[in-house]
Amino acid sequence: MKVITRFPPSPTGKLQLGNARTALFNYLFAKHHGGSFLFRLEDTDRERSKKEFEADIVESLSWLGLKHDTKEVWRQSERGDIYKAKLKDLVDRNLAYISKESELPTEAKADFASPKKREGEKRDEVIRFRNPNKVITFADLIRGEIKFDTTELGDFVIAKSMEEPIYHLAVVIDDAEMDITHIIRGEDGISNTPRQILIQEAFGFQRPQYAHVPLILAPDRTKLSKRRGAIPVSEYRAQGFLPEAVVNYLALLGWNPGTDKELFSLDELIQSFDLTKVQKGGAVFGEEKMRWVNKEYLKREGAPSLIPHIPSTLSAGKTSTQVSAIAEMLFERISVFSDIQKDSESGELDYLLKEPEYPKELLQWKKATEEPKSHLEKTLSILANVSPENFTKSDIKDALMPYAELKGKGNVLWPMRVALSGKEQSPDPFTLGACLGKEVTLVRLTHALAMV
RNA sequence: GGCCCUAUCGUCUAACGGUUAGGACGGAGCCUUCUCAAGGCUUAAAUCCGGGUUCGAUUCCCGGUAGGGUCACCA
Repeated sequence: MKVITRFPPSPTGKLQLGNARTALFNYLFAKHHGGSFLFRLEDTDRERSKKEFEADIVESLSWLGLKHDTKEVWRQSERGDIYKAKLKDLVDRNLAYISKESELPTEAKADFASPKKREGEKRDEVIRFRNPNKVITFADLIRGEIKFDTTELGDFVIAKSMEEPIYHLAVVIDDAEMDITHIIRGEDGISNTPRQILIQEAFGFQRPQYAHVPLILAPDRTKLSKRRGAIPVSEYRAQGFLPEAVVNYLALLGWNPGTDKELFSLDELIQSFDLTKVQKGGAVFGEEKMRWVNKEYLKREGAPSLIPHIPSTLSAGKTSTQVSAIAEMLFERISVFSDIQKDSESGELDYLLKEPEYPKELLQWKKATEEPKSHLEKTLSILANVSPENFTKSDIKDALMPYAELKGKGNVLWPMRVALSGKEQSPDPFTLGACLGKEVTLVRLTHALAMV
């Protein structure tokens, strides 16, 4: 039997990490089994569904590389006739009925601990499912057997009117018509499962396999939600995270193949993905580790990949050789592209923009055996002979190293580094020289010399 | 509160009932080094509690406890 999974977001918000991971698991499972991964928009709530959210979801999904196999967009809002016919069928067979709400004794049953009811306006008439009141048992691929007594559900509502089905009805009909074989969704869907199974049985649909994946948690171990730290995928994209890294991190959050391997391409994930190795408990989302994963992927991209992300304030007036040097310098210091912006705004990189100010004592290396003056002079004269076109890290190093080794590296290199950066801690002087260019380097050395 | 789910280092996790309970992130330390970063090495850190079953439980069962999810005419 061909495996068919689906990702059915409701376009009432941007694509969040949790949903992205659910989509990923559906994708990986389907592809692992050579099946299809379908996409469906659950936009029956016209009030809250927005085109912009729809666009965000579609774009985020494709950015992550999760291509679906749906030929045309499957939109619940366009399937009203189908739901209506199905609903009528249920009513005709007396499996559902039109309920006059005004005649109903007010249900005094909804007063649980936190009575935060959020209901819209009540209608006089709704369609209710005639609950056979039985115990539903289903096999969850991750959790094993789960049992529910559906009696407590009562005759639950399945449509606001013959034209307006609600979630449970639409989902069951669509999943059946799309021939979905495996429903992989968040753990918060567990409690929806029994009533959906009841509806399936009323229609005589085949029951799909269920797999409820654990939730992604905020650091306080509650469900990650818009209100509590849920960050849309598009935000990570904007921050410059690489899609491979996000996918890799998300895949390993709640799942792992049982090996020590940490870095997986999408293809490798497809290869090794196994639903039965998905964790049962929720997983706290840790941005630190995702940053680490991203850094690993950044390394593969190489230093030049940073160039487009260097803000113009830093690159203004610099030659391409200098910009490359800056990219290389930043390369080993950042985990995510947006770190460049951060460092730049924090003043960390100010030495690239303007002549630094520093106390002259800083020019004196702590372990120095000699005064910096003569070394600055010699450094200046050596560098004056290096051609400005070849003022790269290695050229500078080649020119200066023999002298530095002769006099003690710290004696020579420390004063130069401070002259160029004005800081106690900075990249090495060769890198600094390459970033600043010959002219600026010589000017700063001259100024330092004037101080001592 | 009812129902449901879950429980290994701070975090993500590994361990067909037998391991010195392993790895990764983060932390600490050391090395490298003119400083920082990067890199290399080392290290601290966990089986929620109580009963069973068993020669032997992280692992199986039961009970607590704790956490989470869900209880809409939203999806």
